[in-house]
Amino acid sequence: MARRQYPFHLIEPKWQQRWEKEGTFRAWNPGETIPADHPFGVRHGLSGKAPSGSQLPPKFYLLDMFPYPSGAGLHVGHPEGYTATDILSRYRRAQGYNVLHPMGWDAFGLPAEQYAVKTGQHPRLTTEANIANFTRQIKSLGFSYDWSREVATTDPEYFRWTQWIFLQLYNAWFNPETRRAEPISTLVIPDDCDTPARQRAYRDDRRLAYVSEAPVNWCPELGTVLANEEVVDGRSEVGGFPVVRKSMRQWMLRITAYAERLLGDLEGIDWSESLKEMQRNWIGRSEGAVVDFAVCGAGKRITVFTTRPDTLFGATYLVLSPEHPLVASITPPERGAAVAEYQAHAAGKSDLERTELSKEKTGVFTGAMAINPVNGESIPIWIADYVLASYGTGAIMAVPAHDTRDHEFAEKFGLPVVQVVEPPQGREWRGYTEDGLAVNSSSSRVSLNGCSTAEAKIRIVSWLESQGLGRRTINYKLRDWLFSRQRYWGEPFPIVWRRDADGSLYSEAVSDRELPLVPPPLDDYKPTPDGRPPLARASDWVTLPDGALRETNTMPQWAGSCWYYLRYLDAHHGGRFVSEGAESYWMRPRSDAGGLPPGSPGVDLYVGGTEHAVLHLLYARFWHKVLFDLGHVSTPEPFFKLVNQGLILGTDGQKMSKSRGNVVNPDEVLAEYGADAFRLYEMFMGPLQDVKPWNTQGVAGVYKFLGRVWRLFIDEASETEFEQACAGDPANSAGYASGLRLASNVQDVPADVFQSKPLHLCIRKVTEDLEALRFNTAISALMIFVNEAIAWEVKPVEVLRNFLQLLAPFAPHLAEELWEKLHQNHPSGRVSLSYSPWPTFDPALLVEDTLEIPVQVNGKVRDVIRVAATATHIEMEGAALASEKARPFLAGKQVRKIIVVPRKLVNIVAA
RNA sequence: GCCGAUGUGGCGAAAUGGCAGACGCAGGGGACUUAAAAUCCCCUGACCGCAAGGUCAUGCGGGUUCGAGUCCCGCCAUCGGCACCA
Repeated sequence: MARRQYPFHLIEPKWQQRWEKEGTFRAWNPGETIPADHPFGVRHGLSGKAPSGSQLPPKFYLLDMFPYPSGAGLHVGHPEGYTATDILSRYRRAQGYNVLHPMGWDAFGLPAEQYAVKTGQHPRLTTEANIANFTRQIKSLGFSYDWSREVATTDPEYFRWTQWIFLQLYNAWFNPETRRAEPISTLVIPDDCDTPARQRAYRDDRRLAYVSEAPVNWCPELGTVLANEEVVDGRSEVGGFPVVRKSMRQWMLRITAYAERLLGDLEGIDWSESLKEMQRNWIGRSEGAVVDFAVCGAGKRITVFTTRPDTLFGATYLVLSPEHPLVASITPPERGAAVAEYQAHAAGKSDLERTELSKEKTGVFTGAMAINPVNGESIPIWIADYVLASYGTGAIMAVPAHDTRDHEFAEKFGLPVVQVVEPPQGREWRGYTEDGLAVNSSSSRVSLNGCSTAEAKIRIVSWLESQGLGRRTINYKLRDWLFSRQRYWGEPFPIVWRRDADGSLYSEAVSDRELPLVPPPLDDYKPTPDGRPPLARASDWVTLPDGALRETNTMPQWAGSCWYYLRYLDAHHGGRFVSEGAESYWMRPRSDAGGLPPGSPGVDLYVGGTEHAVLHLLYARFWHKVLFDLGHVSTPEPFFKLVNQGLILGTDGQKMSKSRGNVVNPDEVLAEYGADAFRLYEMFMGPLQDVKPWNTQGVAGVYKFLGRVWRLFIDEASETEFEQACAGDPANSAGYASGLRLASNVQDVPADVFQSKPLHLCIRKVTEDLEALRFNTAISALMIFVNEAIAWEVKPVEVLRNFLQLLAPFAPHLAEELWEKLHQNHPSGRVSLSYSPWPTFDPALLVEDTLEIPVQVNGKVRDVIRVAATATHIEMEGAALASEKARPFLAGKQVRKIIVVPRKLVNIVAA
């Protein structure tokens, strides 16, 4: 280990303990009494008071994606985002905001459960141990979290409200008229639902949380179903186990009702365009039409969805998905065996096989024919697994001339291909899928010939509508959210099942008063042998005295993370998930921000990894909108600004992983360089959003910078004495530290212009860069200042004070320590650095009298001249033409033009 | 295949259309030291040249402009997402 640049091993624990003891980073809710000596109260004149929301300074809410506390502990990727938000939190506090900066644990999850299955140890114990380790690691980095607001999704006092929100969904429906969720009591039940059972069924069919018997992704290895989003290439996202289709009764959340709002509201929030695009693609809105085809002789109709109704004349066959409900009834007996065989074949394929075998199309003819409504022609009806049951109507009209998939299928099975779109000159019509002019699209009923694609779409849809054969419609790729899991370590559903007089099963919400509903203790955490979830093992718990049975599924891990940012606002409220006062103060922007910009609606800045670009962020937005509709929160969107930090790669430029052996453990970096150097390096590596490789020598570089900062302040002789004393008696190091003195050239004298100018340049650069999240260049500005200041004969206290304020967000421990030393001789007493006002720069100091101006000849720099900042156009031109160095390049040429950019450059164009 | 991002020294990177490479790492030289470490100072894109200086250079090829890393068009590569969604 190299020689220590400065005693960070003493400084860092000292300040972490002091911050914790003094509650320095407690954020105050409206109505809370602020203790007399708290620095926030001192700064804002609120000591000992209990200010209302409007008496408090404006809020700023900086949120990190809370981690899953895994057994492996923190890796260097976690603190990247945490450091960024911490720097901004400290900066905003200095500016005068009331900053909310909390941390917690996304603590339900499979690893603890799998460990329980193996060892019998309750997942809670595993989870608690992991949380303790994560807490230790995160605290060692000196983040200014308000730990009094810590939450864990596994805490019954937390998940009682997760269960409560589920009941809000269960007890609500989506009113298509108002386009918002409303209490289920507002649902008008039609008269023909004339029995209680029918009325119940009508309501249950419209709840935002409902039960559905549907094909799901079953993972035998994990013993649970998975959401579509959790299945990657036919395997489970967690563990990579095969997933098969299986029809099961499952809880679903009606997120599709919100598709349009989830899409439209992306407009108003400050997320990166690429992230918004990922959400848009996931929602997958597409405009088109549904068209009815009559089945020959059967009196039945098949409805297809198409985005190209203009190509209806080219529809030469229909394809149903193998699972389509009409398949059995339209298939004539002689084709029954072949069709059934194909259906079985398709059903037997796992998702993995479906994906892998997708290169070659398969299908069979059902033997049935349909009528193309535009020209009365009979066309065959096929089934094929390239048509998905779960999208659109599960049936398509095939237009092989103008759809790649249909074309492939028609080629293979020798089906007719009819051109109906004329491409631009020189393009082949076969397989042409873009817009063109309609051709061969005319019958006694309707004609589209000569129309552009856009026009033809409009015309055919209005014809279909007039004939009652179809209508314009919009489809989404987004599916309803499969919300139940067959696991132990998750939130139990607050639902019981009863039978009515007819013996049919129905669900009923558990009363709010019974929450939290805590999972029962088990001896064995495996699913039951017959495949029921682990909770089914607890028969005493499952069966209620009145014979009702508890739901034994649990909620997915996403549930807890859908609303944790709301619980932070009021983490210990016993009567509500968040009090109205706290919600309103922290989520609403302020009009009367007292000179500060007002902040933004919802979370002001949310930082986390791209891996949550669709799942967590879409689910959380959905829940938030439901809570908004039901009047529980005051903003339609939860996260106003969102930034994805880039991945940190190993030193080999590869993704860090245990198997590659390139994982960097923060504990080791901290032991050698300290938390401040670690934080600084995480930010100095490059732009926050970029992917970048770790380089241990880079840490050494910023560490050296902190050493220079230390030597800028501290007397060398006292440093040498301190080191010698420590070497002789390491146990008393902390005691010797009081002997460290400020350097004698740190003096309370006015700064000269050569000192105040670099300082103010630094203030401007750091301030602007922090606003724009450019941490790397802000740090470089600090380095430039220190490189200059270290050479000064005399160092004015006022300049150093300002510098420490700029440094504090990045390297808070060192800054606090030096700040304390700087103030120990000042009778005004110690002022808390954490709440000292952010310095402002004086533009007057930054005005230059003369400027260096490059002189170009034909765009190449030939000289640099010095001109007065106020130089006129003519003066600059003259000075440039007078340049000795530029002259040779003008020899024998005629000056055609002179470009003068004031304060920037002169370019002489000559030929 | 589709969508998105990125491409600049040996490395991490910086640059409102106006001196490309700030800041840092690594490397080289020097000071201090008995010596080393630490620290401090200087050099460090490539090529040509003794030097002064010059030429080339921001993935590749074009274009716009007095001037392009930056804007436009067409490619290539890497990374991320989606992928039979009709």
